[in-house]
Amino acid sequence: MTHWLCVLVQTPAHAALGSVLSYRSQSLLAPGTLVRVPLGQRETLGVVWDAESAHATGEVDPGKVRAIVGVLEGIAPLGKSWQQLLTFAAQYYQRSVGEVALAALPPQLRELSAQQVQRRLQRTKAKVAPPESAQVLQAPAEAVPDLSPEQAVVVQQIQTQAGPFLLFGATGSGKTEVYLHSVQTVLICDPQSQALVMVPEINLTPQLEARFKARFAPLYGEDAVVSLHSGMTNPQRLKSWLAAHSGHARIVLGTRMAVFASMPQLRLIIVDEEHDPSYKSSEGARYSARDLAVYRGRLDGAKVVLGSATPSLESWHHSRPATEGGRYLRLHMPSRIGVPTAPTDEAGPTAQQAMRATAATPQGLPLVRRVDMNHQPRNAVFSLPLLEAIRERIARGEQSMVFLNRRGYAPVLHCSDCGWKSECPHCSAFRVFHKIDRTLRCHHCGFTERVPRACPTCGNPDIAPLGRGTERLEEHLAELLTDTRRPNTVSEEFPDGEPVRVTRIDADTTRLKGELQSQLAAVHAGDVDVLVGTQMIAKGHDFRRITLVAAVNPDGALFSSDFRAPERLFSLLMQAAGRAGRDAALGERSEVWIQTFQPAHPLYAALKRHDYPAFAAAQLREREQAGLPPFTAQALVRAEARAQEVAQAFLNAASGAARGEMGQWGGWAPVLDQITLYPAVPMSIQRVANIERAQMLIESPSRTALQQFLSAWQAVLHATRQSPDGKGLIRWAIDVDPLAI
DNA sequence: AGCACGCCGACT
DNA sequence: GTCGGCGTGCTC
Repeated sequence: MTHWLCVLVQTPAHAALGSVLSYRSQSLLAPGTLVRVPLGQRETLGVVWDAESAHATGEVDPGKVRAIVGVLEGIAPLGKSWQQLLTFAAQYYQRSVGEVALAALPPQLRELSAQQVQRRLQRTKAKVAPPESAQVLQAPAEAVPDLSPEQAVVVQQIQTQAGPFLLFGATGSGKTEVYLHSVQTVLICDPQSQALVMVPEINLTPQLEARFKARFAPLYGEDAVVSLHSGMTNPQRLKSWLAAHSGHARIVLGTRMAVFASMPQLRLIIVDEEHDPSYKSSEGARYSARDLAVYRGRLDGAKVVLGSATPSLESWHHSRPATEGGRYLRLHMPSRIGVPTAPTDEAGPTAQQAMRATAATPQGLPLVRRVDMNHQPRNAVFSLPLLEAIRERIARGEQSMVFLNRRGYAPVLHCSDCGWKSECPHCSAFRVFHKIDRTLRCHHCGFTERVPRACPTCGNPDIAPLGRGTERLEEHLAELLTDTRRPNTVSEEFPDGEPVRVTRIDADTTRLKGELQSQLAAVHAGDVDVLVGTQMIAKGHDFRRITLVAAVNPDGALFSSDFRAPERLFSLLMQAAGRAGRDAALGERSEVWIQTFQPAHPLYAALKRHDYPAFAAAQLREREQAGLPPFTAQALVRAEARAQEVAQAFLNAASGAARGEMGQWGGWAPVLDQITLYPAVPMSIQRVANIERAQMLIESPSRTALQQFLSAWQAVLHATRQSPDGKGLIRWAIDVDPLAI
């Protein structure tokens, strides 16, 4: 007998075609079943979503409905909760379910025919079967360290309470050990259960994987821990995905995409460095993997732990006491591991003490020093005291880390005669001077040219770099340290001691795969005295011998128009501070140096005290007064066209229709009353690759009202696109809960 | 998004 | 004479 099915396929959000299509099938297939379906001239992957629904029987011309090609045998249908997660994500982030669901599946599943998938499954099954017997419970290879009293309290809280949890733990307080213990507890309780552990960046997965494998491979087999991130090859990703979907993999480690991994027995989700902006996707469906993790936890009945030393203000706000409306349980670990805790009358901290959010005297945390650049020679890049401090480290055989948030040699080239600047011809941005290959590169569209010998407009040969990036900083620092010598290394070549070794790590020096790992290894091995780099070096990596961290010029974020800039700066500096003196023995004399023209700024004052709660409280007060998130809900519509006016006209027309047309719809007045539509404005970088970009902010005190409005407004946007106001528009997209405005 | 069809410039 | 540029239009 013939059945009618609703099947999800991948169609872009703005295509006229919906993403739920009707097909015929000889057998009745369960929702979640993966199928191959014909679509126009091609064959594509589909997910059965529903059987015999209104869509399958109504409105569509029955003559057009085609039969499915086949079922992907051997792959169990995707579970109910996975379907719910994707339905929610699509609805919340204003995309079609098909787009979100198909994008959440491994790419190779989309490309491979039913037979090819079949063969792939046979092969992995053959490989997986033998080690089954080898799955003997051995003693863990890695000795499981004893938990500190703080860690023990937190682990116990996670075990006994429902969550979601916000684990607020200082860098070096041993959050990873808490994760390992919590995962272990979950895996032991139920032989089927699975855990998902997310990190913000691909760079951080290798060390995490090593740590989890060392702990769990001896217990559950080598295949029990799999990774899922975009740095993997497609076959690897398919393999990991299948392992998670089949339940064979007990632990999945990954980046934001892993939040969509099919894990039928998911019982625990950990989001490490939950404040990190990388959890928010910035293309396609702009989802927040952190927020979806919390939602998913509720769907699957899995516990959720968000961890950070500097939580996002959203999460911090959610973790206020339940009596004030908080929804997360805040767990606090203020002390560094291996640092003797302050003497207490009690044997150890009580639950109340561990959960207390007020900052205690920082135990073993580095000293933060502010250098007032107003009292330094004008245009000095390195203040004299900072340079002296770096020299001291070198003399002691310790390492220093200097970071600057800007790649390249100089952010712009400038002709002092005619005022020419190295603008990108395709973008409204300057091209960055990279001295190493003598190029001008646009960091937005990638347009690269050789540096001109003379000013392209007036011929003046004297064009000069303006400002500085990591490349120039490295060069400058090497010059300043030419006369400094490393101690105890008198060699024949250098009778007075070896020269100082300055190295740079940023996106330019780590372009090639494996390059970052080898450069980090060189730092660990002690082959580097001073490390210069971008944010990349501030994140996650354990540098044991670094005892000085310096931010050369962090002031920019204090006066940024982006209201989240201070939050990002604080977390970056705290993380950077966390790099210093991770080795407890060196912790005492570790220092963080901040060169600033605003030494009295409250942000730096809070940083000096390592006092995130005070900083967060001040920021939240400001946000509340200004009516900003998390006290209001925001969404952004972005439009692209060849001309700025076209993009803006489209947005303003859709906005006008919301006020006019939608106002006539019955019952919509109360929703519209809660919505503020701002006028369309050019985006901060107005033109990229010759495409003009505009955006419009939408605000509401109510998340629900915003959701309702956006869902209904989609139709208006589609209609506007078809109308004369949409002529010339290239594309538009909605970004719910945008990170930058 | 793919992938067709469709109508105009330089090449084996 | 064909190969191929990317401009519209459709896909259950």
